[in-house]
Order: sequence, then structure tokens, then C-alpha cells
Amino acid sequence: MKENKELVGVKEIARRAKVSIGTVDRVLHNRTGVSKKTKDKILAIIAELEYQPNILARRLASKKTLNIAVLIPAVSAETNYWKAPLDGILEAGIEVKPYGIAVEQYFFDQNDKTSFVKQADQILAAGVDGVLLAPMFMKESEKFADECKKLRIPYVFINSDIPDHDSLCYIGPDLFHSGSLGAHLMRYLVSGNDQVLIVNISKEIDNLHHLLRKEEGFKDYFKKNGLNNEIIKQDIRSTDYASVKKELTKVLDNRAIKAIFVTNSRVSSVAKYLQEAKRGDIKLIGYDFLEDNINYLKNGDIEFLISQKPKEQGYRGIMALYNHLVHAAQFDKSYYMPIDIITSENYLFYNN
Amino acid sequence: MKENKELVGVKEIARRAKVSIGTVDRVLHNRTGVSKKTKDKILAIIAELEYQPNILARRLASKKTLNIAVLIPAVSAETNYWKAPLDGILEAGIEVKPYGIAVEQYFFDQNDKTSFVKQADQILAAGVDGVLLAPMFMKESEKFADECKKLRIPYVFINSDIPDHDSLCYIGPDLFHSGSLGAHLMRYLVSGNDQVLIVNISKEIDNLHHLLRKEEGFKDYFKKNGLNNEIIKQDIRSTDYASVKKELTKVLDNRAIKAIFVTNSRVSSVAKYLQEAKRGDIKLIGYDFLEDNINYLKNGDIEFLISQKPKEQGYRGIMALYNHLVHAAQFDKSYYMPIDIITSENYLFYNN
DNA sequence: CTGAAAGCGCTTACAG
DNA sequence: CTGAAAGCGCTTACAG
Repeated sequence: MKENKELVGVKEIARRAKVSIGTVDRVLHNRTGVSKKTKDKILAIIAELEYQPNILARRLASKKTLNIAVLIPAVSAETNYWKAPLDGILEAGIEVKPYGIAVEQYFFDQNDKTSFVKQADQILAAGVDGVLLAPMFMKESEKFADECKKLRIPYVFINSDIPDHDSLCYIGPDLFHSGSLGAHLMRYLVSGNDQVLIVNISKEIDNLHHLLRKEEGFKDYFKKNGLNNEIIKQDIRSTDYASVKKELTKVLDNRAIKAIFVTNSRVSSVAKYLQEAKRGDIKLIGYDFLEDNINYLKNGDIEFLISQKPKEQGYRGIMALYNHLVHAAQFDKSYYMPIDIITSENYLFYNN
Repeated sequence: MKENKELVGVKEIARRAKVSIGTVDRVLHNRTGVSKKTKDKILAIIAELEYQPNILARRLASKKTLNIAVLIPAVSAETNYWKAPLDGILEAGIEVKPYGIAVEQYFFDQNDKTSFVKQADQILAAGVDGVLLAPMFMKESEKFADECKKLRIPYVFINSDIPDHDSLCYIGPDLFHSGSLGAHLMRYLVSGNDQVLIVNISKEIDNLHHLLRKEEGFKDYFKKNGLNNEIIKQDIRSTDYASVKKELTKVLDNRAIKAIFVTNSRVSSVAKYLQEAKRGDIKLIGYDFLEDNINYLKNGDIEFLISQKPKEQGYRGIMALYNHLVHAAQFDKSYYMPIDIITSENYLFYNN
């Protein structure tokens, strides 16, 4: 019963349509130079046979490799968060290489828009078949996306989204719910009227909407559940430890704060401060599976870390492009990552 | 600089060795009928060139498909836990199909060893290239594994392990740490001298070592952290609700239990009981992302669910065999799944 | 023990 | 607008 499947190939289509396989190939790829009449006939046969091209043969015969460009922040001394997505990208790259896909990285500096633009231009100049990018800088990213669109180059966003911008898809966190989960966990750490502190640490204004979105989700949870804890908020716009220390001292000295929610991976500097200041009584929740953070998690200085599979984001981003380019696959517009909770008891088994 | 890579193929090897490509193919596949001398010469050239076979061409030319057999419990009315691994298996199956891999399922009844043996025999009779199995029944699984080994059929264990049995690898949970995490979460729900109850619900003695291992991890955490809560344990060997109810009533009526840890997915029947008995004061932790459980999680009857990526286990199992059969990949002996924590705030984003 | 040829299902020039 | 041929990098008989 499967046997008839065996016969379905360009050859069989050509036989039925009484044309050569070259012509079949032309309509398969929507190339010009085929009369409407024969094209329609071939199309009908393709539909009838439910023809599925053999991608092995296709990629073998067409010697050209498909190029995917990756545009993400460089791993910096300041934060190695982007190491994880890069690992995922590299892993996927190895996996798809045998199928004729080449992945090339273009790194930019998170603190420098011009480096983003420069790299984006490089990609355009190189001429690629697909792009995976972290659209950190709104305006610049939109511009780049528009260029890609014009050139009919598919692109995928990871880590943060620019909605309604015709990306193939978005792969990353749902920030609002991430914040709500933080609040939910917070609930196990405080009671009654304990005061809670939210801390945003970032000097990059462009990214601030990330943090704010988490903050919203956090506050929403408390309101929705009728909790009356006072929630105080502190923005820290210099990321060096001295500044963090100064700001924290100021807030904590004047209040009876019982627990802190740090909206990004900088939670380790808060942990460091609490340790130094001997404030083990204050519970801490923060973000990301980074070595520093894990160390504080281990000794109990951090209670929970929330993580959103940074490695998988990179991996899936490449795979989405691969599946689109090679298998012409369709996707959901958004693929939200799970919101993982990491504690001292399960961090050993976490894999990004 | 990459250009020389292009030349590396059977043709180039044959040219250098001054033999035909047929002979190269023979040594590539370790077939008989090649003199030691030419074989050595070819091997040397292969090594020197760092030859990597083109798997596209390989699978295209060799028309035969590779068959992978899957031996797992059937999804039953009693529990649909195995739906998730099956989904993962199916997904992987679709993914590898274009590369000439066929995946076939063989289901057995968790409560009937003979069905396992029967299906195992079927697989042996069918003659396959690889096996993915859940070795629920120890002795029978060992026997089957030994047969596979004799026939040089690679096999992968999922969900539970039989150590030292030459499987290609094991993909599943680390049960002990899973239990410890349960205890860690429990700590947020109880205080001081609150009593804690562990509940095992299962009629299948074979699987009991699973549950016991989790129990050990749970208890170990309390001991290790110097907690003095009294831990009571209750085994329930009939899985119907009436029995669960009866047993729970008995335990709970005589004690001031503050929280319950259920060692498997049956946590929903405990939740049901607590709801009926209006014991919302008792906190509940259990296992697995199943619809019933999630419903109780949503209304707060269950506080935490622990899950270990059942779908991913199936997916990775197939992929491991695929990578081994097609790419001759090597693996770690054990691949432990992350231990995920699911709450009312993040279940929407969980994906097995 | 070894080689020469055909073929896997496509794509890519080239010719008309 | 269409066809015939060569070739992608392998494997598979078959012949010697």
C-alpha cells in the first residue's frame, strides 16, 4: 500500500505529464519559462500524487549551501548571558551542517547601537538566506528587518520581540508571566505585611522595557491575589558593584524589607551585598542560570532563580530557519519558552 | 582554505590509493574481501584526509530504510502518562523520516509482564536496527536487552534505567534528586514541627523501586538540613479512588498532617480527596504534567508539580538512536532530565 | 581480492 | 517554452 509512494518523483510526474523532468523541476521551483498550460497540468499531477520532494536528493544535487547569519550580542566581561544562546546556535549549526547549511555569527556590543548597525550591514552585504537576531535596539532592528523583508530574507527574533514585524517567528520569554511567577515564588518567602523590594539594574535604556514588563507581571500577581504587602521599587542605572552597594544600602537602611526580586541576571551583585552586609534574613529571587548566580543559589543566598532556556532559544532559532529553508515548514508566530524555576536542589540537572 | 575539504570523497580517496571507489566503500564499511595491505593504505588516507562521509549521498544511494522499534506502555484509561513520551517519539519520527528512518511502536500493558515479553519477541522477529524501550519489568527487560546485544542491535532505555546493561544510553530522571527537590519545596509549605506525609500509590510492585528512590531523596533532604518535622509514610496499593479515600481518611484523621508529598502522578486523587474533605489547609506536592493534575494546580489544591520532561525523553530517545545509526555518534551513558517545577503561574508555558 | 557500471532523486547548465 | 545529458557522492550488484 505504501508502494505507490515509491514511484512518486519527478520522473513519474514527468511521465504522466508527458514532459521532461527539467520542466517538472521548473514548476516545482516556480521558475519562469513554462507555459501556463503545462504548468497547470504538472501542478495538478503534483497535487494528485501528493508529491513530497526528496530533500536528500535535492540538497545533494544542488551543490550550493544555504547561509544563515546570526546577529546577537557578544559575550562580554560584563555579562556572559549570551554564551548560552550562542552554545545553542553552535550546537544546531553542527547538526544542520551535513545538510548543507552554514551558520555564521555576527556579534555586536550591547552598549553600542552603531556596532549593531555595522554588523547588520555586513550581513546584508554578504547576502544570506536567513537571519537569526536579537532585536535589542528597537529602531535599528526594525530598519534591518525591513531591509531583509525587501530582499525576501526570512528572519527570526530571539530573546525579545518586535511584534507585528513579519518575522518568521519569535522565540523567547513571555516577560509578563515571568514576573508573575517571581511574585508567586515570593509569596512563599514573605508573609502578612512584609515589605518587598523590586530591583532593576541596567544601564541600557533600550532594554528597560524588558525589565518593566517583568515588574508589571510581578505587581499584577500581588494585586490579583489580594496581597497587601508594600512593594517598593529601586532602579539602579550603574551596574558596577560600588553603585549597586550604595543604592541598596540607601533603600534597605530605611525600611524593613523582607525579600528582594531582581528583574535580571544582576541578582548576583545583590546577593554579594546581602552577604557582605550580613543580611541573610532577606530572601532573594532573580534571573538566569549563570555561574555567579548558581554559586549564591548553592549557599542559600539566592532562594530561586528563574531561567528561560537561553540555550534552547538559540538552538530553536537556527532550527526554525533550517526547517523553513529546507523543509518549507510553517510556524506559529510566537514560541514562548518555559519559565523554569531553579533551586539548590535541581540546578545540577538544569540544561538551559 | 576550506576548498580542499571539497575534494575529500570516495573518489579522491580512490585516486590517492590507486584503487576503485568500490574498494574504498568496502573498507569504509568494514566489509570483507579487501587485502590487508590495500585496506591499511586506504585507512591511512581516510585518516589523513579526515574524511567525513556525505550522509545525504549515503542514504540516497542505499535505498534501505533503517527501522527503529519502540517498546513502551500503552496509554491506558488508568494513566495517560505515556502519552507524552509517545508524542515525543512521534515528533522525532516525523523529523527523521526524510532521512530514511522508520519508527514503529510496540505497546505493552504495564500490569502484564507477558504482554511485554510478547511484544519484545515481535520486535526480535521483525528484525530491527535499533530499539527504544522503557524497561519496566526488570528481569524481562534484562533478557530482552541481552538478546539485542547478541544480535548487535543498539538499544536505549527511557524513563527508568537498568544500570550496567550495555544500553547505548539512559534517558530519564534521577529519582533521588527528584525526591530531594520535593522536600525542598515542602520546606516552603511547612514550618517548625509540622507533620509531613509521604504517599505512595501503586499496585505494580515492579515499579515500586521508583517510588522508594524518590522517598529516599525526600527524607535525605530533611535529615541533611537538620529539619525535625515528623515524616509519616503511607503506601496505598489499590489505585481506585475509593481505596485512596479510605486510606487517606485513616491517616489524616489521627494526625495533624500539614502537607503531603505524593511520589507519582496519582496526586490528583489525593487532591480530589482533600477537596471533598474540605482540607484546603493541607498543602500538596506531586508529580507530572497531566490534565487532571494541572486542574488541581490551577485552583490551588496542588501547590507544586514536579515533572521530568516525559515528551523530551521520547524525543531524545529516538534522536539518540538516529544519531547513532546515521552519524555513528557517541553518547554519555546517562542523560538525566531536568527536574522541573510547575506552579499555577508557569504551567501555561510548560512543554514537557 | 578488485573494478567498472548503473542508479538513488534531484538540479544545473546547455542546446534548441 | 522545452528536452537531453551530466553530475551531486555515495551504494549495489555483477563480472572477473
